[in-house]
Amino acid sequence: MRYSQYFLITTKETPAEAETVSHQLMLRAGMIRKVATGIYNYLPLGLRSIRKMEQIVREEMDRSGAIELHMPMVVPGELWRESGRWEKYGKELLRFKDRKDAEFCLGPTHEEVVTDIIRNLVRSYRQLPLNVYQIQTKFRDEIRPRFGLMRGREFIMKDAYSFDMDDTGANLAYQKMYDAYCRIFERCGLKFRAVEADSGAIGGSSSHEFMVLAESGEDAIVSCDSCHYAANVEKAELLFREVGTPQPSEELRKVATPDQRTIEEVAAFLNIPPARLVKTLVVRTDAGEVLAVLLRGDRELNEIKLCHVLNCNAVEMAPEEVVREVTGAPPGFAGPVGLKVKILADNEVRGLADFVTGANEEGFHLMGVNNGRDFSVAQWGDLRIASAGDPCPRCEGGHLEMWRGIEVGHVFKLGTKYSAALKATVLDENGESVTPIMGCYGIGIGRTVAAAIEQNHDENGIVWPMALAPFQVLVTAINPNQENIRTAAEQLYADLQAAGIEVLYDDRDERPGSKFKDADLIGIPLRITVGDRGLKNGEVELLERRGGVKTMLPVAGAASRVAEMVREALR
RNA sequence: CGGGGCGUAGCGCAGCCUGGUAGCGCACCUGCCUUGGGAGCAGGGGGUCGGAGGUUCAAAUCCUCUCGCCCCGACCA
Repeated sequence: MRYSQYFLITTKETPAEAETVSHQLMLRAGMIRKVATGIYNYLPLGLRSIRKMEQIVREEMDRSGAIELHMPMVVPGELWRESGRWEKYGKELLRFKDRKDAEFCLGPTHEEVVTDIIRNLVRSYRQLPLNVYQIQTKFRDEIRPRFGLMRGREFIMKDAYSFDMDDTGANLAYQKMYDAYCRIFERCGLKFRAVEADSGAIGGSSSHEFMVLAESGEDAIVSCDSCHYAANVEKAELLFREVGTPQPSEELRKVATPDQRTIEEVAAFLNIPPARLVKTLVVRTDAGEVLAVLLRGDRELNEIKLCHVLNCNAVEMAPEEVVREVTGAPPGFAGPVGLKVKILADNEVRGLADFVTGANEEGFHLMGVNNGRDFSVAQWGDLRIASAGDPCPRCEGGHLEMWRGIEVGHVFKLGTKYSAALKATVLDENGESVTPIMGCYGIGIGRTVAAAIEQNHDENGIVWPMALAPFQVLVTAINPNQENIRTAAEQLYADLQAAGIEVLYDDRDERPGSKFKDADLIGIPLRITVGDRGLKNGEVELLERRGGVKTMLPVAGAASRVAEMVREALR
């Protein structure tokens, strides 16, 4: 591609709308342009990287035995009613009506549609196992889209769905996808980890998330420093180690703590560490039940774990009037002693004695509080968020480290949630109806490309891994108006193309400085500079974007040498 | 949804407080010049100042409403 003929507009200044590096660089490099919140144009350069990603995914999915198809983006509401998700999915599901007033939605995921296909077309166990996938534009009306392609409302996703006759088959399908995902992200040149995850709104029994490690990641993950355990913090289990019931040594007493509401304030006021406090959170479930949760003062509630314990879909912090009603005090002074509602407590609280809690009275806290003597807990459980240094739940002696990551892929075992809801059945070898067991597997295409930039950039721009680079080689003619330079550059361009290399040829009548700045910004892995300096010795200069290594190559063998380097990088 | 901020040329911004014929840098166009890290000179085009209403002789500027965008929060008692 000749740069002068291409549609590539870069900017020197960083657009004000962008916060994260990948977003800024994708805008500046002319890869994307915003149309509306969370909705983007893919400009030619950006589309090339997107297509690269899609192709890698396609190849690895095909290799794993999955079969590509394509489902509609516009989905009848009726199918979503059948699964029950029309009511459950919430505002992320963009709904609308057609001219006949029939309900539709933009598909945020396609379990319903794919299950509909299977129940209509698959009759016999002989047709299974089956794993079908598509690469498609999805729409989720996110609460807060941000970071460019990282969290858009409209985005490109690869979604795959497996159908098996039994658990053994389903587990095998899951493992195949897990392996395929590892190959995909390895081919992209990304540093990533597969972590245990909560299966969330999609449902199902177990799942792994594929996390690209990056400081700017929206997710926190933990991993063990001595074994292979890794999990999303939402999921990370914590061991309960029986420490025996601690003996109270203090009397219960009330202390004035005027205007001291937060853990930090109370701890500072009483001059004790936050870990000596027990916080009492008044929560309300989506079913309307109000209860209290106790946690050590320096810990945080894991709402997902709490939901699992309570068997509900969501919990929220109770609004102030509810807190007042339940505790008799404004927020900031809640405590378990004398509380009217059911009390749940994190396992860790079992080992505490003589702690501090709110007094359920404005301006007062209690000291010397003890479980059993002063109040009783209805239910114990693992309710808190893991933190760095917690013991590993899987091995002896290991401790958890914390990372930040970007979720680029997710694999789920779904069980029969959708196949049962949509009454998909096939006949087994005995002629019995069996509900197939499903799995679903997603990869965020645009998000992976953005994550690759988060992980591969420097102060001058993007440093593409070869596999995702929009072009593999950039040929820069220092001065295309100069006969010998143009001739040599054109020849190199032709030779590289003939060798099957994706090459961008900067033939613009611009000053070298601008061309070099653009080159760094768009981050093509290999840059060949053709100018007088080298040509007088019959050479051109090769610059590797990553590492900045410069090598002089003889003009004659340059194309084949560079072509070989590209192939080497893709191996 | 709550809080904060911003909408002025394609991009980045000033002007607004204190109303008086809309500016700067980059980009773009023409010409000259220049060609190894975003050159220089000269000339030029481009804006219903997000939208609607109001106040005023006069509104980018003041008032009201509205739309859009960005950030934070929606997890702590």
